[in-house]
Amino acid sequence: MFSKACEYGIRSCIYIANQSLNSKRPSIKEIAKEVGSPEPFTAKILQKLVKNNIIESIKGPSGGFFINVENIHSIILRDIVFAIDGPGIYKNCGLGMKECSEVKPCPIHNQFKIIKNGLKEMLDTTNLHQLTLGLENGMTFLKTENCDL
Amino acid sequence: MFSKACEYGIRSCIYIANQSLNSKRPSIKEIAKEVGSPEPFTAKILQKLVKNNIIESIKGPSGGFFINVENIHSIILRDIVFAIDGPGIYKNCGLGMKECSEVKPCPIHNQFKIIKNGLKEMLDTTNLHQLTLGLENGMTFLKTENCDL
DNA sequence: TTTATTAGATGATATATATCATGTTAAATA
DNA sequence: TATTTAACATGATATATATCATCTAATAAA
Repeated sequence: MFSKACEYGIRSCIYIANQSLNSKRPSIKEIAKEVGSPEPFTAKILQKLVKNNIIESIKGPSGGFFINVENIHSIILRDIVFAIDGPGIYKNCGLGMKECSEVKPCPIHNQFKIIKNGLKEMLDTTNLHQLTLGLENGMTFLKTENCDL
Repeated sequence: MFSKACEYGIRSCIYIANQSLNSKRPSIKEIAKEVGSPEPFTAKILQKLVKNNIIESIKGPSGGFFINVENIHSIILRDIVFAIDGPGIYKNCGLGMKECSEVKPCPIHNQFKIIKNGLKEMLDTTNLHQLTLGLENGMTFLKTENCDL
């Protein structure tokens, strides 16, 4: 569903939000480690998020990435998905037709519309703060593989 | 969501089912034209569907592809999706974690589960015959682009 | 001012998917 | 039997995404 970049991007934002709530500014290296993503690719993704005003960055010895607390409450999943993958996920035809519409629908148009509406609902109503809660109390995780074994 | 191969595959099956109901056996060339897909790639996809017993084929001058009428009523979208893309769509984590589960859930696990259940519902309950109905009465389409302009 | 650290930028490489090309095999027909 | 048509098989190429590599710019601290 989401591109790999988008998956890493969402997980990174959740981690950064959680660290920001504890007044910390994690580095690319740290974020990549916690998320389980390749560092150079994570850097690229984070830069895109900065460009799109989802997260903020500071260069230098005490630099890193952070999100203001107000933003943690207002940034929703849709913001992140649109920044990385664009708006296609809300518009694209389930069977890959270039111009599927209500006027010229594909055979699964109406059923797929229900799926898309459910997805839209989730992306439009889930903010970063909600996503940090589970992380904070150890009920949710950003990576499960343990390469340290 | 679905791979390009899977999108073409579903559309091809709907077209073949529709033609089979009219006792016709369309060729690769015809199917690719009606679906708007590249012929060699469509051939490859169709062969995979034959291997997985979704459709049947006949070689030779009056050959082509077809689906028995009983099968048109019993083949569901899930069969086609599993044949081409595998079962991942039902299992994979929304945020790309390799081993997301109820025990170690990702931050969107429960919300995404609702989306996945909706998708599963659609794929498990939609058979090919239903999908031919709209096509037959001109209410649904398999391609919308017209390259003949 | 220099050094160290960090993000930023950009091009290169790897990998997976999509698409193309060519030859082989099977089947019907004359 | 030869010819034609169609599916089948397999390798090659193109494209998009994922990942890597290297250098530059910004910033804090000594």
